[in-house]
Amino acid sequence: MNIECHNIIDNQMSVFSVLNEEEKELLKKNSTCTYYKKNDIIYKEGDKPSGLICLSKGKVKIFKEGVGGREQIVRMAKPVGFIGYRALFAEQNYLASAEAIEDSVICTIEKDTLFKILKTNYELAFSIIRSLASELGFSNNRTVTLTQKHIRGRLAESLLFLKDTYGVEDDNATIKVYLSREDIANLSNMTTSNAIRTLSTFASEKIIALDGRKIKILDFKGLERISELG
Amino acid sequence: MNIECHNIIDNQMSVFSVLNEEEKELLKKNSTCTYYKKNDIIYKEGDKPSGLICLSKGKVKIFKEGVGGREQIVRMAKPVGFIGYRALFAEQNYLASAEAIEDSVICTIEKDTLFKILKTNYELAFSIIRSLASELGFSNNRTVTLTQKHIRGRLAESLLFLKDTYGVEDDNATIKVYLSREDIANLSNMTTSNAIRTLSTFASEKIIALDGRKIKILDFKGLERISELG
DNA sequence: ACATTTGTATGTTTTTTAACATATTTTTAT
DNA sequence: ATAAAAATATGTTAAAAAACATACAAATGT
Repeated sequence: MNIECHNIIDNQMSVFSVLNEEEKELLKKNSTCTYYKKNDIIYKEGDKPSGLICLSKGKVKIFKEGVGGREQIVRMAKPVGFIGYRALFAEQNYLASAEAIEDSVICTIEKDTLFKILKTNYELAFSIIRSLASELGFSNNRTVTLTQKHIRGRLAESLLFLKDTYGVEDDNATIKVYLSREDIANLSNMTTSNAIRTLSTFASEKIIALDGRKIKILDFKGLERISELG
Repeated sequence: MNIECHNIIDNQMSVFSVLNEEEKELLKKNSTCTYYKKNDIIYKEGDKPSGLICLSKGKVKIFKEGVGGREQIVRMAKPVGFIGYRALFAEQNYLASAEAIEDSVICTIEKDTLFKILKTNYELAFSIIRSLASELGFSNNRTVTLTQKHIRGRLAESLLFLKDTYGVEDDNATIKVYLSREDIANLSNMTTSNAIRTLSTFASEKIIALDGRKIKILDFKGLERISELG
């Protein structure tokens, strides 16, 4: 039943590798596994965190509702990574919503158990500190680029970001995530029309190739140049 | 010599109140006090953090250089608060610069000493986790408002933010920080011209009153409405 | 005290991007 | 299989904000 969750906790690469067997067992006993279909909401802005959510399989977008309900994607999660841990550790309700963009499996570690173990494991606490600090750096960067770069620069950066986050297919060029034009727009702070238009322009300039939702990067250096120039 | 620093560590309200006398002494011994004049740079993007910087007196702006050197203020610090702790805990070089906007006093706690004490004090670690998590929430919020709100909304929000952060003078209306129009623009993601113009418009609408760098909020509710509408 | 620089103010033009309109294609539901 | 809905595509118009220009005031250095 909970195999997917147990794998995460046992994984040698995970932050839980610093725990002893007894602690790991305790975490496993106090965690639940949930399956989500594509487009399912995992949590909504305003909800109260009940535990540490870990993405075991799938892909998830984290987004905020802005002016007039306009959506801004603030993060894209991949396995194995935490979701919604910011609100949990800030002891706040969620300030963003999470939605599966592919069928996904998540493991939720019960809050009190986690905090109990956290008290005795400074290494675990350090890795959470490092994680939050890194994400804060990323967020501040995003603030600047989303406000200062022009449409082409913002879109180019988003494509590079998606490639960095999810990697590429076997052809070593096709970005390994299949977002709607609307999601690409919401990630890049532009309207859907402009995302579609600018993707088309990039394609006509042979910087990328489009095939439905597949985006193949043909000129990586060119894309980097567009992103840097703004 | 180091009295200003010692005060911070001894302060009952500070995060260090959870430490015992011995630990506090150790921190004091390994911290240095530095005085900065208005417009002095405390650190620059790319510098390596040498310790935990605590603002004891004064006011400091944290900003990033964006496209074409355009400045974006990402945070405003007040006493008693930490500066540059994100980079320190992410184990990265600074991704932003810090500049005193008033004469300021800072206390730098040496890195290794801090981490040593952090290992044995989960409460201290927790308060850093909470701090980073809160600031990340703030940063994500800023990303959305700076990208989605229109000029009037962005400026209104900035004025409310400055009031929240630094409070008001004895008249209960004048914001207790005196920024240049350029800094207000760099905080609000707009050109200096537009900051000046929009401040003038607000003044003509009797929402604020201007007297040099003094900004007096006349219609708080009105300002909130403008900020919310975007 | 004066020149020089820096900051503030405001009008005009141009660029960028959102908003709108309308096809066309693809997906989904029945 | 077919209708309905959703997603994609592209052209046009309108609005927002940057860029530019210029004037004036205040602060600073000599």
